[in-house]
Amino acid sequence: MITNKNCIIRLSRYKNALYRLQALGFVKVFSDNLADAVGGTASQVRKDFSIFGISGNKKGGYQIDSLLEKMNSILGKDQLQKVVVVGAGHIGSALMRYRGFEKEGIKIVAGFDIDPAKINRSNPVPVLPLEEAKSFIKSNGIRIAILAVPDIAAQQAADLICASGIKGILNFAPLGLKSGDGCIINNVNLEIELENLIYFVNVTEKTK
Amino acid sequence: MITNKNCIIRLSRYKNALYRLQALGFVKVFSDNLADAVGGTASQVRKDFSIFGISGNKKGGYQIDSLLEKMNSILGKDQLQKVVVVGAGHIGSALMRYRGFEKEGIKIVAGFDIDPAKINRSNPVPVLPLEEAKSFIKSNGIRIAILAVPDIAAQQAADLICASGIKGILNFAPLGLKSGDGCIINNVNLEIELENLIYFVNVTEKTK
DNA sequence: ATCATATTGTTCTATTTTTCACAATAACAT
DNA sequence: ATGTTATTGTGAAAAATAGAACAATATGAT
Ligand SMILES: NC(=O)c1ccc[n+]([C@@H]2O[C@H](COP(=O)([O-])OP(=O)(O)OC[C@H]3O[C@@H](n4cnc5c(N)ncnc54)[C@H](O)[C@@H]3O)[C@@H](O)[C@H]2O)c1
Ligand SMILES: NC(=O)c1ccc[n+]([C@@H]2O[C@H](COP(=O)([O-])OP(=O)(O)OC[C@H]3O[C@@H](n4cnc5c(N)ncnc54)[C@H](O)[C@@H]3O)[C@@H](O)[C@H]2O)c1
Repeated sequence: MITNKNCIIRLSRYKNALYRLQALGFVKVFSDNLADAVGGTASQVRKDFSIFGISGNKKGGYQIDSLLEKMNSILGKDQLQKVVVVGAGHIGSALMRYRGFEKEGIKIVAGFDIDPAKINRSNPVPVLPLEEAKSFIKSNGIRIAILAVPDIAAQQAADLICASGIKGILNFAPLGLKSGDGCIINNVNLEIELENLIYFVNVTEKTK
Repeated sequence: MITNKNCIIRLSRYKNALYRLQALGFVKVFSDNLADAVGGTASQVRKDFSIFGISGNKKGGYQIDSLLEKMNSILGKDQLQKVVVVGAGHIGSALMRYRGFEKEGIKIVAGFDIDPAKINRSNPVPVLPLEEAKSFIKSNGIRIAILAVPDIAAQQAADLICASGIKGILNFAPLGLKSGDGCIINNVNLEIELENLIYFVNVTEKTK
């Protein structure tokens, strides 16, 4: 099993680059083309492919469509991924309105909120009361949730959805959540992203 | 110079954990407390501290306030960081309304957009026409920008703000931007974050 | 048919990052 | 004062990741 997160991220990048190349009319690609496209080395491209059991043709490179097929299968994109959003506030509703996930085979199917004013069953992505989350998640077999509730409510909300069958949470609250029974939590911490950027801007400024 | 991004991210996490511990009334902390708080190892905490030249007291642990002082200085938090948002759409305006950055010493001072309908000079965070971006950035000495324009406009907008003096960009458009003259670009790619989460949920599901 | 060439796939090497281990030592107890 | 203990700080070991090198080989040229 591959546990290297960066490796999976690179796989997503390769896939996106391949779609762009395909759209430009390319049919095959070489490891160094792909390396250029994602800003890596040809060695690493081939190494990654080897890890995933993806093979090409000596001297002939890789067929883009077959590459994409394999990558999509590895990334679980051969079936539509249904996702729910918990917390239909600023971030939550920006995500629910965003159309860009669909072209990636990711569909936000519902939002949940405790605030009655946020409920709207006739939205393109309906926003439902939090009490309905458990049954909705269970009956639709949802495994992935985006958590966008205020910090103070995040742990409780995480516990609820884990108990409802959610297996992976993308958490926007800037704190570390504890996860029970095998639910994976990935954090998007924008404060930390900005701090990080500021740090590197400062140090490159100083050393110059 | 420390170039290890994860190390800086951990530093942010330590800092956040320390604020929480401080709020709970703690005055000093040991490496293993901090490790627990951020989900790491005591060894790594001490190693990180050693890398940054942070020292504590044998048997006495670390004074929280002095730790915070040093970390804030390393992370450039001893002065208010002014940030602009380019693209006042869904994501951009969610960020501009978010109050959470301020307690981190990060202040979004303006947004910029090409759509006249988005312009609003009397907002708490004013949204100004893109044409004013260059002079605003220059005259206010802004170094950090958040880029939240549609994918197709992202490279052009990045070029513009780099040329205006921006040194670091937090980019939300799901594509790799080229950066000229020493401008650092960090990407927040939510599609990839979700794909990654889905991958790990799938593999843990399978191996179970 | 043979040769030269380009490109993969993998092994070997280097680098980076994390973890381990323990000497040094400050605080506390007796 | 002396001894005991807890905890740091760091150098060495291990693990993980990335990169370089090159043998294997398919392709196309002659
Ligand atoms: N908005 C941003 O730009 C931004 C940036 C970084 C981090 N965040 C983080 O993202 C999270 C959401 O931020 P936001 O700005 O969207 O907040 P928000 O206040 O706009 O929205 C939160 C929503 O969650 C709902 N809610 C509260 N408790 C709930 C619960 N237990 N279950 C379901 N819904 C619940 C609220 O009714 C509200 O609609 C916060 O943790 C915040 O720190 C936001
Ligand atoms: N909304 C989301 O949840 C989400 C999720 C993932 C990624 N993204 C990415 O974030 C970016 C913004 O998404 P969004 O949903 O906020 O889009 P949006 O269409 O709501 O907003 C984009 C804004 O940028 C403005 N704009 C266009 N060209 C500009 C230019 N050259 N300079 C300044 N402003 C300009 C538009 O007028 C608009 O107000 C996109 O790249 C998108 O792919 C968004």
